Amino acid sequence: MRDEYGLRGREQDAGSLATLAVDLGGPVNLAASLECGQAFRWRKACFPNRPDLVVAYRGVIPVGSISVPAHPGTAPGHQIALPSGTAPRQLAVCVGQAEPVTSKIVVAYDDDYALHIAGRPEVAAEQISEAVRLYFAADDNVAAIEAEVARLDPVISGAVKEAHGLRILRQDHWECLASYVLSINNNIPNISRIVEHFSSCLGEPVGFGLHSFPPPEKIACQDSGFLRQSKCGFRDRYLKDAAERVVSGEVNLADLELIPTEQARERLMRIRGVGPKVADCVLLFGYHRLDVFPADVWISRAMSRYYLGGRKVTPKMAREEGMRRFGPLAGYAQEYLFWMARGDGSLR
DNA sequence: AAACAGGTGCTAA
DNA sequence: TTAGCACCTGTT
Repeated sequence: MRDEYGLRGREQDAGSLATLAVDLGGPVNLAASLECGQAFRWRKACFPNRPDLVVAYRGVIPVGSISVPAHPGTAPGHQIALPSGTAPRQLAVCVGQAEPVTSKIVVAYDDDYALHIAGRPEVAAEQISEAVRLYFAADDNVAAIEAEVARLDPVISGAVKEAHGLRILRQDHWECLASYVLSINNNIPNISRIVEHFSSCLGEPVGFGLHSFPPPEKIACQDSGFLRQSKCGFRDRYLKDAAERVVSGEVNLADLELIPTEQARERLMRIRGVGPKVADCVLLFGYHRLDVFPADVWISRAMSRYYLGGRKVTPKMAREEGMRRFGPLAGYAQEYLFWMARGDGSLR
């Protein structure tokens, strides 16, 4: 039954599969990281020719498109070296691990598409390895973060244990922005369906039968008919507005890496459909600003229950309290709280 | 069948 | 500043 995952049949036969092991230098739990709701394009899969891997997912990651410079208040960044003239690309990968939590993950990709990005196989392997390390935030000391959050806060230490190895990803800026605009008053299956629809209709093939998420230019030029067919509902004009402002340069997504979080937040919120919650999600999941604390209704309820004595808590209050309590680890703390809130049926 | 889903923009105090 | 309300669409 592997065919349903697209790992056999035409796509796989067409290109040779390359596999590499990537060490993240600390615990990773793929299931927790990819199914906690921060990213919308990962699907459970069977890893090709590796029955020893207990879990695997396929999805699309940016390769060579993100550089991570230093911005005020964060650690010095690093940059991926690219052959000059190489455009940012996306590549489908299958990731797996031999136990639920490990520090090493196995990555498979289609050589043909990888060569299209890098030119030579060794370069491709090196770039993809770096891209995976960046996407899964190998630069986060997750063991230390978990210990510190648990120490700061016994209340959520249980969730820290349960979500052991959860990593906040570093998603593509534009895909992340578009995804969270689509998340407004929506549910995860629906969001995933729409993102998938845009990719398969307007994206380019990137291996495993998957397609890249279309760039803003491709979305900005769609007529209202297409947007209606994609079932965005009332979010269609928000998405269009986002695409247009990014294309026009009014909101320069690359530049947001360089400026302080508050300023980046203000710029993102110029876009119709980007309020505090969406902006914070983009900053956390797209720009890896770990000091932000996206507060939705679930988080607000959880904050009320666990910290504010059951009093009524608005998202604004929850956000301020979360950032105050957890400081530079607010993003991770928010994930653990969300984990608890989901598991706690009594939070309605 | 009515309510709800990881909010936001708009309007009115 | 903030409370109240409508909103596409798919599910339960």
